[in-house]
Amino acid sequence: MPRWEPDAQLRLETAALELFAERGYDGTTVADIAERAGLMKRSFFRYFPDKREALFGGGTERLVAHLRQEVEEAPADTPPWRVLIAALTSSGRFFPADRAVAHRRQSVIAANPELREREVLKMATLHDLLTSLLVKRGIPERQAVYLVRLAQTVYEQAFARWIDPGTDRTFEGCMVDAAAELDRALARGMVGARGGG
Amino acid sequence: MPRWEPDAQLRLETAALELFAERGYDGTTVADIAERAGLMKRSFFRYFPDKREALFGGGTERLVAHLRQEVEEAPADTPPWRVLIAALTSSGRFFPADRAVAHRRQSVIAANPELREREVLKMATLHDLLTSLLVKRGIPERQAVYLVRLAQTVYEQAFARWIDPGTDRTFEGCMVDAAAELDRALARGMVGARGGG
DNA sequence: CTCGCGATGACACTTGGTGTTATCGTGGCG
DNA sequence: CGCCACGATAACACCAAGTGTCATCGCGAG
Repeated sequence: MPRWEPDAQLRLETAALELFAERGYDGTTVADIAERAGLMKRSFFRYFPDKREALFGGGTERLVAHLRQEVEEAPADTPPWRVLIAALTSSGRFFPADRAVAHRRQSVIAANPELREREVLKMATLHDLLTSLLVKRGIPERQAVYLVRLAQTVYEQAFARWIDPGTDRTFEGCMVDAAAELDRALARGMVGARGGG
Repeated sequence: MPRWEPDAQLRLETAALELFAERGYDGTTVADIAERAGLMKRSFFRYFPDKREALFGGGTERLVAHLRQEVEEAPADTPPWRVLIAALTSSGRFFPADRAVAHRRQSVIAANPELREREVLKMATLHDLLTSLLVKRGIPERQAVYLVRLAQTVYEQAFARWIDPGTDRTFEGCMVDAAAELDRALARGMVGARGGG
């Protein structure tokens, strides 16, 4: 339908990732990204609200929708921790098929505070969403906050290991590992008033 | 020594908080803040690296220094969880003497995504700091990550309750409460493979 | 063939943020 | 008392992010 080249958004995303990796985030202007994608600077902002968002794409919206659906459709008698881990594990389907791409993306994010800022904001937004969904399921908010934070940390740990070029595990496997490690740490009594080690 | 009015940084901070509360963050320009503080726009950036930072001031640096010192100077045989909770509890001394000021500040932050973005980035930075400090104490990183995340959540919960105008507890008391609630939730087996509730 | 519509180009503008230079005032020194 | 060095500020120019607006292009519908 577009009388110009199609897939403008995808072209902008790949151009942004390439340029950020080549010249760094600060060394890349929006005009540069648009030019490599064959567009004008003004058109960039028709696809993304700001420069950072070119690296995160529309993936966040789909992830949010997926998590909401998973948590809402889980049987009412399923314990909240299981619901969270299951929802986060199945969200691995939204990751890029190529692990290397995800790894490059994380490298770029790690190299720039502005991008990291955006990433942690998205994690915080996810936290708020999951907490409110648990509250809707009848979990007291003060418990929900701790559950979500721990589940999110398991998720982050699993993602970090899945990204690692040295390993070759599936994301599901990484989730299982990370959750098991948390189990062992808690069973050892690392946390709590007794504060054991 | 300054031939102009002294305390320029403090004047900028109060002007920023006032204006953000009055007109909102987006409705306030750096020139507005500088003008209310009796300075030029250019001088604002001699005290703060960007517009957001006017709301966070230099408090972060002192908090970081305090946490580092507390964790490093804790006896080697103190369990890590106790070290974290003690360090975070004692950091309440850096909060504004007036709870109302802290409450107003949080309201402004909550009202604007850009400010929330900065706040969560600062929390993430603190997370990295505490994790590396625990690792230096010999805690395996994979355990340290979970410990720090939980301690930080306790800290956030305590802060939220201390801010609440309806209550009149000390921050130390709020920390004790929040930590006790986490204890109870974990004791109930809310987290883990059995996923009890 | 023409008209409407969605997407783009082109342009002007505001604001955040930076580099640079001139200026002011304070304190030190002869 | 007058001169000088120094730190902090004003003033100005400038770049890049982001927004509003309008003209334009090309496709599909009628």
